[in-house]
Amino acid sequence: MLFIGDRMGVKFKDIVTPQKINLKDLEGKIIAIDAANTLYQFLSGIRQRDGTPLTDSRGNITSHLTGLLYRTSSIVEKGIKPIYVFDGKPPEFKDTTVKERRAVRAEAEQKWKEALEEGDEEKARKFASRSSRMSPYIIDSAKKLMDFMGIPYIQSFSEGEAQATYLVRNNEAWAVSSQDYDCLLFGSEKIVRNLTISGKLSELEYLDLKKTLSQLGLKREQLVDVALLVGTDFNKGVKGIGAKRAIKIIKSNTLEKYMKEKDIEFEHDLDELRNLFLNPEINHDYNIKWNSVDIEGLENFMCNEHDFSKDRLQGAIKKMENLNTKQKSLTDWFGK
DNA sequence: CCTTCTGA
DNA sequence: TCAGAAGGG
Repeated sequence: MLFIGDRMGVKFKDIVTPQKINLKDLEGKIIAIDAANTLYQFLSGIRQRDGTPLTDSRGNITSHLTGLLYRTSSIVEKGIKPIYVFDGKPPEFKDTTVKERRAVRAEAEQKWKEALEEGDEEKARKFASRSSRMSPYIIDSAKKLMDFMGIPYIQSFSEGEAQATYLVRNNEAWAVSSQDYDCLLFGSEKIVRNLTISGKLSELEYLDLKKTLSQLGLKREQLVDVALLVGTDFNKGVKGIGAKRAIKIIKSNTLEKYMKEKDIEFEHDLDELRNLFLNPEINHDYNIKWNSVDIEGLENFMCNEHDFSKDRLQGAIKKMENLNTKQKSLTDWFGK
């Protein structure tokens, strides 16, 4: 089973200098969205005050559907064309991290229950959010929703961010949207963070790979080595070394030499680790097409199966129609 | 998280 | 009219 909380991404916050942008700057642009990242945000964030996620009357979690429906329709209304990119299988050797984080989740679940018994809602919500987990149901229902909404999605072979990056490098998307900085390692020229509608707390950010590399004075291959020292989803990194120290090391030495000098060993072969970022497995069998909303199917899925309100759904559908008509008139004008 | 309601 | 609270499923 795949758990999305298992990816936290490389800790590059201290060394990147993102640029504040507006939603308007993304108008007309195709954005490849890291689905796992997005789903995790919704699962952990869309909860009641005691931490309980939203569910339908049969007990299925619906937090992710709520988030996906409203955010997707809103960004479409703003003229942004989303493509969701889902994770494939994590590499075998990611297993240790998976096990560790499973333990963290179990503990969070326990503390959530305790907080509920104590009547501490704030604490309950905090630990509930930390206990969020992915399941085949979450992924499948998210994909179903995208089908009904007419939004394209791609199934990756490996990391979603690697596949999303491929779309950018292949000029099929303008940028990757993810909260993680890993797409820098995969080589996405453009990265968008905090792609939300009511993003007041965390403002929309733009990160340019070329600019970032030249600011840091590194090549991408070196940035990957920096990441391996700091720690990634695939290796622990070296204790006591953060991004800034790692950059100094990589600028004055090769990673091989440094590791030999300091007698450092990674859990896995160095080149194998590097290749996860520099040569990820890409799925080439996909097609990207925005379809009109299947209103009947969407209503049945969301309202009948998952208890969403018809009125609210209509609102979301209307936002989607907005772009469809704009798109149509454009193709009508130029396309013939 | 996003939308809707609320009351100054 | 609008910021902040409440509700959503």
